[in-house]
Amino acid sequence: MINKVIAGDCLEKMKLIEKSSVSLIYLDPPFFTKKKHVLSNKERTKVFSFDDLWENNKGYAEFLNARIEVMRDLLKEDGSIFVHCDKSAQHIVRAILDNVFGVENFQSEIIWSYKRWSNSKKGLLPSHQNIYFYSKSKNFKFNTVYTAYSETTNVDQILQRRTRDKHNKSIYDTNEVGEAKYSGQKKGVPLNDVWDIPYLNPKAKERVGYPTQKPLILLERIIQLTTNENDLVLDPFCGSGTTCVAAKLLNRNFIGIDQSIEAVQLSQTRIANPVKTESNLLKKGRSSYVNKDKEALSLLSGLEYNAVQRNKGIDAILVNSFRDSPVLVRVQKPNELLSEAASLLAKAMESKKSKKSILIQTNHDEQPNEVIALKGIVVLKSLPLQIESSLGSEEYLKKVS
Amino acid sequence: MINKVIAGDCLEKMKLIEKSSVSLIYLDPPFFTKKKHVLSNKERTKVFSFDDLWENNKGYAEFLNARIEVMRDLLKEDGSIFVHCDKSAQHIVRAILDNVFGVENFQSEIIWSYKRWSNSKKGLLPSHQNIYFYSKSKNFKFNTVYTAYSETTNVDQILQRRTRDKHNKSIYDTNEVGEAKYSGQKKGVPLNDVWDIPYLNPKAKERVGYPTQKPLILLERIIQLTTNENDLVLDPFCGSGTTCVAAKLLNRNFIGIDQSIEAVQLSQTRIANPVKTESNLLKKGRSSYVNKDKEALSLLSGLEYNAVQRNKGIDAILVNSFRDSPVLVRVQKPNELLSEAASLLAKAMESKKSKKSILIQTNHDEQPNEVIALKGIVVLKSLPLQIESSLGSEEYLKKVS
DNA sequence: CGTCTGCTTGAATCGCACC
DNA sequence: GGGTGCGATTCAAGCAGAC
Repeated sequence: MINKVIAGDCLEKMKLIEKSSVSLIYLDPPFFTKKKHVLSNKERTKVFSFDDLWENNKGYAEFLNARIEVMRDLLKEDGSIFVHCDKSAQHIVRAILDNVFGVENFQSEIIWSYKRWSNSKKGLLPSHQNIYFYSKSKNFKFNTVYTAYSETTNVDQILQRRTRDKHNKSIYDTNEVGEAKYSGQKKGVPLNDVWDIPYLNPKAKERVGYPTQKPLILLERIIQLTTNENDLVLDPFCGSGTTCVAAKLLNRNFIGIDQSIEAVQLSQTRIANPVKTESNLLKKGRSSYVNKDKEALSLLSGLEYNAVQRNKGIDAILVNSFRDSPVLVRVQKPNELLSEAASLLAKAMESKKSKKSILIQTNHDEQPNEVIALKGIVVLKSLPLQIESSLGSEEYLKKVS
Repeated sequence: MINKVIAGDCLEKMKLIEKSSVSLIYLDPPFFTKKKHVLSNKERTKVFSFDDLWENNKGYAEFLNARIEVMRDLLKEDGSIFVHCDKSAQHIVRAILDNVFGVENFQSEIIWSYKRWSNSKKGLLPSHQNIYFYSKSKNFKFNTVYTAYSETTNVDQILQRRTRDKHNKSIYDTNEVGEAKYSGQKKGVPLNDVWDIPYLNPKAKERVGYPTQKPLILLERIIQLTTNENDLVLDPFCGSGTTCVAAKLLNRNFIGIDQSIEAVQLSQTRIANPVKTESNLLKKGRSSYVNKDKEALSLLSGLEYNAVQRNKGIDAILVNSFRDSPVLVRVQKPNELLSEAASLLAKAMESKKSKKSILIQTNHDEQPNEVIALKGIVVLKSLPLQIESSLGSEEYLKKVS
């Protein structure tokens, strides 16, 4: 029975599994979403009753409830269940899980959050999915995971305000509690319930073309949290078999079940030859892509622009265009000559067919020359530079710079 | 009735509000969660029925349903409702909202995500809350907000127009010569439904009936998304009045209702003097109140200055002085005439004995006059203004502004 | 008024070209 | 000829327009 993918209805097939033998069940059940959900009472004035909800979703709730009850029996006392949930069925799934496992065994609502392509939807762009985590008992197995200090570390430092003390010395502001902010190297923070995991990318090799395919790393995390090696993992709606692949890679035993023969075959192929995407984004982190310092971009404050990260010549592109060509912006970097900055920008202008671009000068060692202007580059002094010169350099410039 | 905070049960007090007059309702209802949730059927073998759920939560569901039905009537046709939801009551709230507003008017589940200090709890660290967003009709008011592109996005995607070739493959569009076609204005990525808003103030205990204080920026974002100026915002469980404060700061009308007299009084105090009370808030967590000033001050990026929070005339004082007198800085505010800004600054200069000050012009409707210069005020145009004029207003200024 | 098809879109990878 | 910068490609959500 172990380490297999079985075709059939899980209600039947689960009978073949020994009770109290499974450590973790993960499921992403099918959701038969009726697009047309017509309420009998158009006025909606009637007193609310759960019976309506029941009637409207009776078939589905019974379908799921019957199966989840069996799953509960299969779980060990220290076992856990993770239910991946469509947003249209959240309340039904929650109600069933509360019923079968008990409210007291609700552990977490996990938010899988990701960035994705946009569309023209009116309203907010959907970019998360919900996973409910229940345990069979209070004594569930749980391996606390510490997350690496993420981008937030940076953000917090940026958020931290600098101020001056009474001796006019620059110090970091502390809050009323006087908390020292991330001074040393911490081991990390305990994993929280919002997981930022990239969506399975269109170009990912991991992709097998199955509609609801989940990233391996999502399943790996779930498996690592609640099982040890050689424990048994069950996925009763296994689809393309991601759960089984993850279990195999982590030396757990697994059982997968799916109605569709094609899904079972696909799963078997994947298990035989697992492919895991070595995602650059995951390996290096989001911040590794950021090559523009916040300071440079903050000089553009008040402008409507799109920041550009993956380009040497440009820091931003203005939202408004000039004669149907893009207006590029570059901020002169510290220790960079104005002429160097201009030549990088000029190169970018050529390849991007830009007719007019802005170079923001942050250092007054050099004067812009005519060559720069001929290329269509407008040099503007940053406000601090302008302030310095307007105040007259002799008195004002006490600072070294 | 407008711009007031009223004490009492919202079911009663909402009767005083004109029907179809409210543009936005935000509520964080109290959740009377029974910790001891005893199921009649200990074995949990019985066939699942929604009636159990109903019976167990009957009182609460009726309480909330009755009030939400009234709220629906108060909303304009293009109005929206945002319900802040405790994780223990999600399914009840969703069911009620589906019932009253209809599944087809479900717009988003907003995840408010924040970082929290770790605790020793076994399991995942809870670090999000859920907000349900329903509209009254399909034609709800929505002001799309655009955010920055992902760090991994490359320039060409922002700049170039794309098309499909004969094999339906997505390619970059080129002209006859093979040059890339410029795609025109790109605004950025529409705001998504996972909002990372810091919440440094550790949530005290669990909910005990008194609503926890929300960050202003959370409410500001909700209000900006779904209302325009002078629209009416209602918070039927307003607690400490954050919704009302946010509405006031954004020039929206508001009505707040709360059972507790103390809450109403606290709200009134905060509304009467948002600046003062909000600056107390700052110690706990820098709320969005800083927003407005922060925006102005970021124009000074690269300068060493001290921000000035509570002064009508000045936004900052430069660290370096001019002839042993302080250099004051003021940024022209939106809807403020340059002459107004100058006279406020001049007044501040007098009291601070400043010989030289900087006025940053952000609006080009008015030209600085000699009187201003005589007072020792140097007027500098903000970078956006300088860019506009350098690009030549006739072509660049397609935007209205 | 449904149903179908096509278009636009952003993220994140792959792989080419350029030093 | 090895590293890398950045241009090219892929995919699916969701609307618009066709029929």
